[in-house]
Amino acid sequence: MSVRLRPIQALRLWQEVGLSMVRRNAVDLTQRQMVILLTIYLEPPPHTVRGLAAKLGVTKPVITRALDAMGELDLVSRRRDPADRRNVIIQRTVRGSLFLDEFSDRVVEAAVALAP
Amino acid sequence: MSVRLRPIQALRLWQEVGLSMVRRNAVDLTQRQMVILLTIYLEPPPHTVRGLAAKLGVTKPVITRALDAMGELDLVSRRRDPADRRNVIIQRTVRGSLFLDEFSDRVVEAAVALAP
DNA sequence: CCCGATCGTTTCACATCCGTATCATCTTTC
DNA sequence: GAAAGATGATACGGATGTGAAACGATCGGG
Repeated sequence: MSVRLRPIQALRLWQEVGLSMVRRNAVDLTQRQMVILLTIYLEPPPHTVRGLAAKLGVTKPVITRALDAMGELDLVSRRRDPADRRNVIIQRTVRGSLFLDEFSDRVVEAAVALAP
Repeated sequence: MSVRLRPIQALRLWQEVGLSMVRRNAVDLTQRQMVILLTIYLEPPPHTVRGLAAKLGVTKPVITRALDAMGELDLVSRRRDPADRRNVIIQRTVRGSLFLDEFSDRVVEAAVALAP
């Protein structure tokens, strides 16, 4: 079953969710950071810097800095790949999972409220 | 009829749309700018700087600068209120409408692709 | 071995955004 | 009319993101 969503509803959904994120000043991620975080949590591991850079079509420093920022917030963690120590494996954290759970709940709520 | 969307689908939707916006380097707005733009286009006019600032829970300079940036891109326009010349009325533009039309289409596409 | 290739990080100069405080302009009140 | 209030814009200092280029660490083929 596909998700039926009309253009005007899509805009309202984005506005509502964006509004709730702007108002809660808690964790404000860049759009790029958000996409990186979602990719890490939605797609099968392992995740590497170059892999994410290729997927998003950005340079590697963008990924490194985004991981720095989100690591500081404990939303992701990094460790060296023991097999090939050049690689860095990006891993999920409890806090990151919780953050995305809450975020998705907010989206679902906003979606339900679109046409009560 | 409400829009049925499960948490995991919400996350995938956000990832897909965000990904397409990161890849297309065309117009990249801040989350706040996007919310401001959506509010201008979705809610009934007139829109003022202080009204938007209050709605978003941010300071007025944030709105002024966002309008500067989006005005430069011709996504919104400003004019003085002739009735009370202290006010600035924020207006829609053709380009802004087109931009949001395309954006909403992308969201709808991504939503349909969630569960084919 | 060792030298080139790969990977993630760092450096640099630049741009943008933020909040606070202040400003110029306009309106309202007395 | 003059003073007080309201409105949007601007100046400033600090924080953060960006792209390009260079760097150090590690791997692997000859």
